Amino acid sequence: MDAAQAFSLPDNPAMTNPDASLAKPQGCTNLQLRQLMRRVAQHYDREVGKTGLRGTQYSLLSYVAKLGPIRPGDLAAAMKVDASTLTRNLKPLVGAGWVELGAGADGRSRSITVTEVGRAKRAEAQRRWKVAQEGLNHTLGVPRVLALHALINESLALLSPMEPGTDND
Amino acid sequence: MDAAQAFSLPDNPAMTNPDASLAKPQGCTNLQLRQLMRRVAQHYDREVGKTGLRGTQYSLLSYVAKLGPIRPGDLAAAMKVDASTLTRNLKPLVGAGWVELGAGADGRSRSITVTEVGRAKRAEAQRRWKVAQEGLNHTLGVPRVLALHALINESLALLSPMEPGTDND
DNA sequence: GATAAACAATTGTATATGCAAATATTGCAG
DNA sequence: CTGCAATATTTGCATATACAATTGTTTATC
Repeated sequence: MDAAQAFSLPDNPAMTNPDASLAKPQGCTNLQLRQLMRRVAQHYDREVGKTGLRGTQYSLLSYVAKLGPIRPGDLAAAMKVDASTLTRNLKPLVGAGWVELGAGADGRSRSITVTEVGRAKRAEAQRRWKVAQEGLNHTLGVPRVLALHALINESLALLSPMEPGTDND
Repeated sequence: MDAAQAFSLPDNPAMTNPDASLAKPQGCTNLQLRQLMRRVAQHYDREVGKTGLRGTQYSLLSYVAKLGPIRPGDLAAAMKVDASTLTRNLKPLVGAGWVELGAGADGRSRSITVTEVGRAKRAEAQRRWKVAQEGLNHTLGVPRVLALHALINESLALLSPMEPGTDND
């Protein structure tokens, strides 16, 4: 079976059309992904933002709560962000007293931990997050969200290494 | 790899698996979307970046080339970005001489147009973009990219209005 | 044990992003 | 015609993001 068929959502021309296997993707995946990301981010921010946390900050705080104490490099890898991005994204959380940066076993590293206040804040934000997620599930429909998650995770797995070593110059 | 297996996706859960229809999305759509967006952006930037354009700038330049002359507000709407974001994203392109901001018919508006140099640059970047897109198609597989595009566009359509008026307080 | 290589985090620089507020213009009501 | 509402863009502010270069630390080599 054509793999595309596996994603048959209610009304998706690309799926039911027998020529689908010959079709080539139209448009720019980068652009489309960005557009959706912005819309979705706004949706989450409207709800989670009521707690004083951005959607991205909620994600970060959750990761620290779940994985901490953890080293910056490992956390960055887990979240799939650049280490330098992590350094900066932590600042607002540290400033708010939700997260602490301590000394790591290895002198050149650090240890990131969530504070008690941070845990409480995270719990509060989690309730808002649930509302946002349910809202999205409702707006898009659960099957569509499930399909989206599956596709994203498969794509991430395939892009994981994404070795920059393929120099076409 | 078996395609059907690769897409661990319940396309129509109710049909095949009675329990699947009860499944709820795991994880945060916002986070997952962001992670994929970052990886994909890097992929495009590695190729398109060789021309001195970021992936986002290529998208913007293409929109101006296709839709211009156009008013900032209309372009922002077409690209689904905030008007203030557009204002700022235009600056580097204007600075590079690829885009020009002129006076609009209405005194309070403007007119955005691509320059000749801008068109040439866009053509150059388009060749790089194609390489990046083909690379992604290859890495993820065309069916997966098609499915992703379809899902994104459906989701965008459903989120379009995304009225902030739904205040749950 | 000194030095260079390897490793880990951060800083410099530049763009991307959106909300709220400010600014500039136009159109309308009186 | 004056002033206010509506419209369109830009600015102020804060975060998000990554690459390249820097700083600080550890380990390996001689």
